[in-house]
Amino acid sequence: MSKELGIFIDYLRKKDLKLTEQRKEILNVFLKTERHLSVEDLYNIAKRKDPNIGQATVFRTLKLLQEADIAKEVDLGDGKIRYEHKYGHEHHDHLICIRCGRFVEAVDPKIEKLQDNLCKRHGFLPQRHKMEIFGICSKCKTR
Amino acid sequence: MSKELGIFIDYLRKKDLKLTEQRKEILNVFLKTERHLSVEDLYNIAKRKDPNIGQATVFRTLKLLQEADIAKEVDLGDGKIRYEHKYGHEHHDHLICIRCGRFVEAVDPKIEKLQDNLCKRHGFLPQRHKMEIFGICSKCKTR
DNA sequence: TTATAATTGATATTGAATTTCAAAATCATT
DNA sequence: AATGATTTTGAAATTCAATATCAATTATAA
Repeated sequence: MSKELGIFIDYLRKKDLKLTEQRKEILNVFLKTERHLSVEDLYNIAKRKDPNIGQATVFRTLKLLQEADIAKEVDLGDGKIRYEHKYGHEHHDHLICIRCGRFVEAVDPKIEKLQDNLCKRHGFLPQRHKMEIFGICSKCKTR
Repeated sequence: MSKELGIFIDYLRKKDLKLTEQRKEILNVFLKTERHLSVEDLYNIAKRKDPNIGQATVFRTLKLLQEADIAKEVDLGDGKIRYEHKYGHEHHDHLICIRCGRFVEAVDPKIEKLQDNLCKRHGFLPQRHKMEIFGICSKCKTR
């Protein structure tokens, strides 16, 4: 059993929710896929395993996974919300290629530190942040 | 005549587009309002001046103002696109209060520099970026 | 003034996110 | 294993902002 499944089960228990086959399958697909998937993406993969699975369930389960800190919503402003792995992954920012759409995850501790300073200067108590850099990735540059 | 109107007129000329009363009025409302307005917000204000103005025109004009570098789209992930002044405003990031919804604009040149470095390290050619910090603003903290 | 091309606004459409609801499944308790 | 209270499911409907359509109107250059 994956660590994530354990966390999910604990979360469901705590909230008096039930562990269903669909929820297990959706978590499986989510964990198996490294790409950042939208609800529809994940739905298309999951229904190959179980044709009766519904989009609504995928939608709802991804929300649950987010609440359980297993998944994280990523909104790149293209009109679709995607989900990335959160458990076992540190906070990171995104370098997003506007040519091929791929994106790299990156962190710079110095930037994080300066962001904290910036907040302090404004008397602002930060809770979470989002940094996205759009541009051309190394592969697309050389093409 | 505001500088922005001049820029808008030039832009329209260049694209063989026409300067209409509606476009002038929408630009006026946009410039007069410091708040970040959604299409609907701006529409509600503009129609007080001219009840015949349509949402579609506001929508289209804001796109034009964006193309003319007078306005800038801001997507805070709340499902509505807002517009902020771009002409005469430097690049800045946002500190967004999750209590009251207000947000402060802030820049830190050191962060900007480090972001460039980060891109270089990844062989990434940056074009634009977005940084948003969500948290509690100074006013809400003391309440 | 006229011809041409762009613009307008009401309305329709799109598409993702979210809700609804009756039927089905879970699970703690027998 | 059966029960029953409660949750879950999936198809379909709804919502809501963004965007497209189109006939009538308007701007502008000649």
